[in-house]
Amino acid sequence: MTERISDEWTLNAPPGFSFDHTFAYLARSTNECLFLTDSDSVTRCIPAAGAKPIVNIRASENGGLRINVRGVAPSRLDDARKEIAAYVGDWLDLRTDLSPFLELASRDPLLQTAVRRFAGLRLVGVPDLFEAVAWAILGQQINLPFAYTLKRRLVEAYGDAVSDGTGAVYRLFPSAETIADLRADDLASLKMTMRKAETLLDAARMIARGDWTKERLAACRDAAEAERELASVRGIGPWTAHYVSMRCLRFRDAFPIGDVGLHLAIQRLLDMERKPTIPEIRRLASSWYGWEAYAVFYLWRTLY
DNA sequence: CTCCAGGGTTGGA
DNA sequence: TCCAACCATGGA
Repeated sequence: MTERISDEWTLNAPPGFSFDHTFAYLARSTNECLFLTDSDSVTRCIPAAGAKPIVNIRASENGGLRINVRGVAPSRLDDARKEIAAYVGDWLDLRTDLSPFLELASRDPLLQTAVRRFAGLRLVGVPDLFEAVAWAILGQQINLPFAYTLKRRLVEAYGDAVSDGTGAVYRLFPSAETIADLRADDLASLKMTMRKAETLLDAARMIARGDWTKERLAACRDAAEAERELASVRGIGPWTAHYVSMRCLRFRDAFPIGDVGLHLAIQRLLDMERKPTIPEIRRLASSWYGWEAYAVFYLWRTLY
């Protein structure tokens, strides 16, 4: 039995980073199954250094993040720290310089309220490609609570469980390889539509075969190019592709313009009788150029 | 029963 | 390229 210890260190956060607002986004659903939020911290399993450590993240006094890791062999602590820091940096988008966005948002009638109200919020990502693709597919055309329920069923049925030794269990999103070996009926029995099941299966197979990798997709010129690649699977359209570009590939110009949540947010902020049309949204978004993903994320936040 | 939800595909202008 | 019709299903 290898000795396991608890390790703790501070991860720097960018200027203006708000743990509270970013944390509030993480805590938005009580049905989240991949991480646990308590009053002031978030905990999840983050595979690193060949192990499956449990990582707790809370605010540190200096504005950074206090990272506590359990379940790594002492000899591999350095590797684990590096990998976990990279994961958290990607997850909470700690490396993007937001000043251009904040500058344009401060002059934008739709965004200025949101960036003031949620100052320091980062675009929380979904670092794992398959998880991001699957979450986007699950979320198509259904309400968010039900999407969380479907995700939970999928994770509980096919994802690995990791115990922290005190009774708490943390789960990992199932791998593309695991899902790729299923039949559409297996997924449909979780109460998603057969079409959703087939799309999820096809996407899992693309990733399991190595036809899609995060590296290669992220190397696309922009979200439009990634969209052409992702939309080659039946059931993945513009919304899903841009959602993946936004949450995982980190294209700042990702723009799920057909999103009903975005439409509702705009309708409310402008106090409109009806939802805005696509051309109207294009006009409103003309000044967001290059920062559409952040604009959408902040507008989504105004809904809750 | 009706309507909506963090859409997608198809077929036709 | 753009649009309408159709699809499909849990939950309010």
